Amino acid sequence: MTEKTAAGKTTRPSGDRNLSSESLRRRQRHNEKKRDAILKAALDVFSRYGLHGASMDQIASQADVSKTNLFYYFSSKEELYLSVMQKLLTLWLTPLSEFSAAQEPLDALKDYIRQKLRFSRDHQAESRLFCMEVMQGAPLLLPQLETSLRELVDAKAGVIREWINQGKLLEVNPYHLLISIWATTQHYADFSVQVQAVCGQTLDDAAFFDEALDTLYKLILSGITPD
Amino acid sequence: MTEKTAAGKTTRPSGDRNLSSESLRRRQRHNEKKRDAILKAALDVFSRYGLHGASMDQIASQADVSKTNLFYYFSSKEELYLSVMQKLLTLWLTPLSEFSAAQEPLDALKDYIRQKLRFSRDHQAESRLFCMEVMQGAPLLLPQLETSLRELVDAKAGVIREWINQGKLLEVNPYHLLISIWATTQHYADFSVQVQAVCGQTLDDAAFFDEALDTLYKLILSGITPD
DNA sequence: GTCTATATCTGGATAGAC
DNA sequence: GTCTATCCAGATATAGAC
Repeated sequence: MTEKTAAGKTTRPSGDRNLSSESLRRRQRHNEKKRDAILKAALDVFSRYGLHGASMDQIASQADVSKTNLFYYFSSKEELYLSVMQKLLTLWLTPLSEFSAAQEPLDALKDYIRQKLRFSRDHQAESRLFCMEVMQGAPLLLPQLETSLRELVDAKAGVIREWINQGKLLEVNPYHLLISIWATTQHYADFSVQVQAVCGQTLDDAAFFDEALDTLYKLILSGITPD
Repeated sequence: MTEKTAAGKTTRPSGDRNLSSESLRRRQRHNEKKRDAILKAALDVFSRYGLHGASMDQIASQADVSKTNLFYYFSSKEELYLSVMQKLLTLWLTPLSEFSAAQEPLDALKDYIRQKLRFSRDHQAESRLFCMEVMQGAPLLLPQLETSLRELVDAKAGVIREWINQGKLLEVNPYHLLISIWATTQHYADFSVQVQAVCGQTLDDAAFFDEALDTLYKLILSGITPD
């Protein structure tokens, strides 16, 4: 028996009556810790095998809980997948929100590129899962891509357009510029196996990370920096 | 009853004795046509749902054959997937093979970028399938990525390095340059749903294709063109 | 909350008639 | 070559004891 809170988060009654608030809190902490462990394992497994390829068995064993117990915390595979994706989108949108017209354009773009490349290094699983979701037509995220993301991008494209009008950047299509930044930075996470096969290294090597970042600065910024 | 030829391609006897070569040929043509229809459907379904997510049922119905019949042509799901991937890799490697030290560096790079972007427009399913395979650790393709692809890339990186030494290109890491070209061009295929959500257009719009191409020329080439 | 046992369904694959 | 019927493994999900 489960209920949905206003926020849509699933909670369970767990016999709250007749318990000291002390042991109640302990119980909730334990509950939260397990949920997090499961979400972490789910992210990892989903990102490697996709929604269909992943099995609840696999996720359970990686989270170190029994399969039955897993179903106690998340009543279906879809609910689990949805929870994972929800956290993911928030994380994915954050860096873009931060860049603003107040900054110097070259600084803002450099910051953004560096942040996205760090994200690729530190959140490979998230990046791959996002890629899979989008490649499959974004059945879950499409509504949010068409609203939240689109609005955000329109706003940031406006900022870039303004910089161009002020002569602080050379003429360039803001949308394709942003797409190029996403593409190049995310590629190091999504295609890390190929990068590793070809270069023998990944972003985890600090030197390789710096090479990649320098190259991106050079390619992306030279074309739009006024003399 | 099936046998493997030297090339590893599965063939079937199909009662060759007592048939005129005329009707034998007709039979082979029919056979080939069906195989192709299946491969086409398989590419499409695999590219959208991945190896595990795709079902033989789905592929069969999309290829307009019964499931049993599908198993007559490809004796297992893996064999079918393998056949699809084999065709894919060849196709994927072709454009890179073509660029050579004989060309002018900027022409060579422009050609390559244009070809890759066209590939993204004309072969979305192939691009996505390749992406999925690599994201899942390239279980099938890894050996070839580590040999064929790596050798090819080393050779082309050598060409670029030479151009730099001759002063025809500014200093740049050839590997990261190639990776950036792959990333940006492939992104328009793999993330076309997101691109569509944000920009309302895809590479199928000729104007949008040209915008994308111009932006890529500007970004990638400005950083490495000598004054 | 956690476990054992089990219901139920999907999907890959095969047997055998035609 | 194509079909009907069927087998079987693996996966989601539930029941009920503790």
